[in-house]
Amino acid sequence: MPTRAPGDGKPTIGTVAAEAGVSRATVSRAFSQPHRLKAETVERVLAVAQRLGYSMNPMAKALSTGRSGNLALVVPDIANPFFPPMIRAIEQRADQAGYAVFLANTNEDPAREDLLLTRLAMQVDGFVIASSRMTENAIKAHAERHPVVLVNREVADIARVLIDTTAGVTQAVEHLAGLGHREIAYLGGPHRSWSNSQRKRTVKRVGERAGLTVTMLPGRLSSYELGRHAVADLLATSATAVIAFDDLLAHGILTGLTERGLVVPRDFSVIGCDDVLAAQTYPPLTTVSSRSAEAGAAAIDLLAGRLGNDGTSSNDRLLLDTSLVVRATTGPAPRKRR
Amino acid sequence: MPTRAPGDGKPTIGTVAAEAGVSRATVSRAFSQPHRLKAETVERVLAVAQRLGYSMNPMAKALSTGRSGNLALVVPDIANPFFPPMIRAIEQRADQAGYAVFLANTNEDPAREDLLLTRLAMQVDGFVIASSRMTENAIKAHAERHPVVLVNREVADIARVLIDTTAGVTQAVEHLAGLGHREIAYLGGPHRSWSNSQRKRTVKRVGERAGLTVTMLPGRLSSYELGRHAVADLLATSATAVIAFDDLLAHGILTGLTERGLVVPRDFSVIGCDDVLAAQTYPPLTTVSSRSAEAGAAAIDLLAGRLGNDGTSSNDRLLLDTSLVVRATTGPAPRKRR
DNA sequence: GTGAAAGCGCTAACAC
DNA sequence: GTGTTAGCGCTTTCAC
Repeated sequence: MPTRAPGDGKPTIGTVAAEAGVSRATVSRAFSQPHRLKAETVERVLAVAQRLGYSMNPMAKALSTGRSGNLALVVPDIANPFFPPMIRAIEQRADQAGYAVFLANTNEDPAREDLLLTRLAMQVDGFVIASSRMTENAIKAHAERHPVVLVNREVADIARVLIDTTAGVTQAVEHLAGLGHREIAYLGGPHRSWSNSQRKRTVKRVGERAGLTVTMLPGRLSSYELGRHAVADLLATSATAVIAFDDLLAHGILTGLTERGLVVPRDFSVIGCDDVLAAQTYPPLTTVSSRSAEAGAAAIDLLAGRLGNDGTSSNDRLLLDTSLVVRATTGPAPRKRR
Repeated sequence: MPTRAPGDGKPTIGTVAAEAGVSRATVSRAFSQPHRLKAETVERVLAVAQRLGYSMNPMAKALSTGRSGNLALVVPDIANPFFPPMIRAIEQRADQAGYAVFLANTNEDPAREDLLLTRLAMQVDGFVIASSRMTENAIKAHAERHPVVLVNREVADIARVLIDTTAGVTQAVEHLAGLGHREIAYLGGPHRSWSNSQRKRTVKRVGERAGLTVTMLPGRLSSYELGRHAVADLLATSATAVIAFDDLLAHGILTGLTERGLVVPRDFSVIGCDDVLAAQTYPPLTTVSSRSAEAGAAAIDLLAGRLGNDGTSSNDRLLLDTSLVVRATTGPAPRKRR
């Protein structure tokens, strides 16, 4: 006698077969390929199954077919408000497509990300990796062995959906230039973040093109407190406006500025990114729109599509556009700061 | 030839057995019960496994043992900032205990919650259900068939961890009374929320004991916008202070008040609940502390404990205490409002 | 201490 | 159309 948990009275495919007077294969087919059976048979089997309260064991099916019907979603920090809307969209879309989703939070740690990926690999049909912090090689290694769709990470030959903030950030810089600011700063986000590189690059390029002096302030992560403390460095420059990697940092900057008696936007202009705080800051934050929920849904569509086509390695690349949302934290450059 | 996905070169227990010159049973034991094998054998098998890059197929193991090594976490709204810290703690603790976790988001819909629960049932060893919106009977029905730990929901005979806001809310009401407020309001949260019932009850009881007039404002959900719009109703009362179901609502109220030209806390006092916004509002919000991460970790401990003890139905009930965190949105009652 | 064998619940050739 | 059969990868009696 092998295994089996104690007190396990769940009906199996065999129970249904016996009760319906057919073979187990027929029961199986009644569910997976009803068109290959006499309509009457399907009906009878389904009725019996229903009556017995039968439901299929996904693990047995997975073992047999090699497909689990599960996906894994990997994010660096679920507590960052950028991710929850994306996670919700992903979970919902996956659910519609018949997949259940494992959630893996890496705490911004590439090693942990790698570990979780390999640990989940055998249990899922594919991965959505959002804002991966791993090296390109590590990502490639995984993508070779399993279907992967990246979000906000650019790696050649791997399917990805990218929230392209180039347009939004360009507008942000030009908005500032238009307001008369001559020197601006960019407060960076997570080091390994593709989004951060893109934004940084754009600020620099567009800023210089507009004849602005632009200072790059390094930032290791995204957090309110980090933004608040970065104000010291910020005021050490002679910038009169700042663009932050994201809204969390921008929000912190707002607070830090206020704490030092500066009034936004009279004395200083601030722009965020991702629009996750809506108008919930004070004053309401000027920011670059994001489309994280859409990005999540799109990622699932890509992944599900690939899994449907039997995993033929696709090189899909989907760009989601952004734009500047002007609220109340940007204004004309002050004559003289402070 | 049965199933199997194409191009599947993964080593199995059989591959390792052959290579190591032992039986498959021995390989299995080398992993699960090494003490029953000669140390040398274990060593050899493990070495071979390592060399071949073997890793166990969790699905096959699950099918055989009846335990999947997976848990499901069910939350009503992942985008509500109350949950992410809890989710992170749960995922991390589960990971430590050797479990992977499915995430299910119910969108505050009891029917969807029920559906997701049954759909995931066969794939997991147990559930953590946070802030369930289902009826007590529905919860009981699930708990009868699978190990369940509830968070912030009180159902007799089902293991649960409760963030007990009684103390914190009591302090909140007394704080307001001490500041001279004679009439206060409570803005409610989700209908089926246990937390909401508890807070509402406490405000009422303590308020009346302190001789205050307390008005109950109904609220269907938790959201910034809802709080903002609730200000109309709020000002229709003659209250000079409000306690909101949670910080999100309180934050919205702050904005709504400001929009009408009222100054907090000079003209009106506001208290939130859960402390999820830290000092990120303006002015910094007085609120009741929460301990959602702790609650999550505790839930996993309870669940893992039960699963270890072979699922003996426990009736654990863990209470987490709270207290008032006074910041800057509460002040002396105004002589006359406005 | 280790192997042989049966079985977990399901699917997919292959027959008829 | 439907049944037979042989596994998917692993665990666990039961012998030796």
